[in-house]
Amino acid sequence: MALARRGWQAVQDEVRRRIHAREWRPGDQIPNEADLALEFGCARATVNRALQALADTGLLDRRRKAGTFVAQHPVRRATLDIPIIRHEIENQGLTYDYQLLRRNRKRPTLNVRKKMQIGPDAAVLHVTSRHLAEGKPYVYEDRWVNIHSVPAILDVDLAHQSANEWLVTHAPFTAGDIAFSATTASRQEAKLLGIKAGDALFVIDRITWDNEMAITSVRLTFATGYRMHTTL
Amino acid sequence: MALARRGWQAVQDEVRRRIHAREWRPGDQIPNEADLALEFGCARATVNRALQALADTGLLDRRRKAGTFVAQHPVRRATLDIPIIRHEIENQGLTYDYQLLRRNRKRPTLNVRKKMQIGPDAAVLHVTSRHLAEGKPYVYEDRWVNIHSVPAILDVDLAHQSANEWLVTHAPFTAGDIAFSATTASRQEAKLLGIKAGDALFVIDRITWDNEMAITSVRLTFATGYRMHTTL
DNA sequence: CAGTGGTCTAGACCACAAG
DNA sequence: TTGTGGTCTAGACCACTGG
Repeated sequence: MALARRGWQAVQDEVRRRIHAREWRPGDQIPNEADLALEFGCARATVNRALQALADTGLLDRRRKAGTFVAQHPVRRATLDIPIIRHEIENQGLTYDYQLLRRNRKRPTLNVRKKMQIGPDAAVLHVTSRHLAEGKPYVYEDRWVNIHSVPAILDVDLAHQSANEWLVTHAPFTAGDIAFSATTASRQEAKLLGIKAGDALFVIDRITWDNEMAITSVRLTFATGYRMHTTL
Repeated sequence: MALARRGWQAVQDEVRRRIHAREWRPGDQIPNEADLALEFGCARATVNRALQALADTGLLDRRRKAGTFVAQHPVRRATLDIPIIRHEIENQGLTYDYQLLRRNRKRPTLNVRKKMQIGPDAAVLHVTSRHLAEGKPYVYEDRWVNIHSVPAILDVDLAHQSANEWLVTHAPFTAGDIAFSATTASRQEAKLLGIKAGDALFVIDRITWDNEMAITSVRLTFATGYRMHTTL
């Protein structure tokens, strides 16, 4: 049997093959690392690397003392790259434009306070903008920035640099929540995105955190037809 | 300095801290593994493990010979678990029901042939069904199965077991494409999902492959209000 | 060419949890 | 208690690629 790859990836391929061929079925316990290392003629660390990679993708389930099992319901775990919108547009070979619509220091709404877990008197910046591809509205952005966590945002010229791009390089986050949903365009949204009211919109809500402090909460509303794609 | 965690995770934490504190800025090259190992008083393999984990999340950019750099635009890379619908519903404490609507061997449409890369005479099974939560329509499923890649599907009682659950345990895939989008409900979809025509729908299109052969292509249409959530 | 990350090894000890 | 995975080590060689 000629192995396509070398090292731990060869072990990974062989384990995958056995699962795929149903030699090891969902729920089955597979041999322990030491035995596999012996069988494959490599160090246990090499087997460990391979099995850990497979566990990361959800194909295996590993528990100390209990052993390693083929996952009962191989969870489809996808890694999703959330691109910078400018890059996403430019990578399609389209021209990118950015328009700042509004920039206001204001009191957070109740909803925003709840999501960002801040008080009614917290200093926040509300920024709305549009990103355009080939001159056509691509996404509408509605963002709240916690000034307390990134005071320098006040000195940024948001007319010429999107808040996202500045934040990404100046306010690294430690955690984030992201949600995807669908909605229909209100009259206002339709106008902003150059579509008809009632058209379907793809929405991304994202909040990023610096430890326990919210940095920013943003809603991205994509024009009709947007598809987010990835592989498994 | 007391480290919160031990081993490679402590190294990871410290590197993250330096990036976060802007001691190392986006685009900067950081010391090589050997130097960091010396500084942290651990083996190079330990540093390697930590930096590799950070590179996996997109925070670092590593190139042989060139070195390790803080990513210019820390790509937000999210891992997304695509659950079995039954589990997703039951995990919310709701009762789950499944209804097979139609099950036909038929010729694939042009669109399906293109997506699955099969010929006009390929044997395919077309299955439509509904998943219900607490008796209410939750998602409408429109699926095509390539009989050539999983002939045993013909013997499965799809009235009592969803095609997805059977496939997941009997037809492991080697690759998959998945896309998310938004649309508005047609009259038919509205009827099937118990909502009004024109309401917003969240759509997942998924194709899974066994090497170069398509196993199944499915469109999941979620009732209004569905949110897909994850963390960064 | 040579510096860097990528990986392997053999052995060791640790942490966890099942029995 | 004890088997299992989780991790660390020190050293070695390899693979890639920038200079």
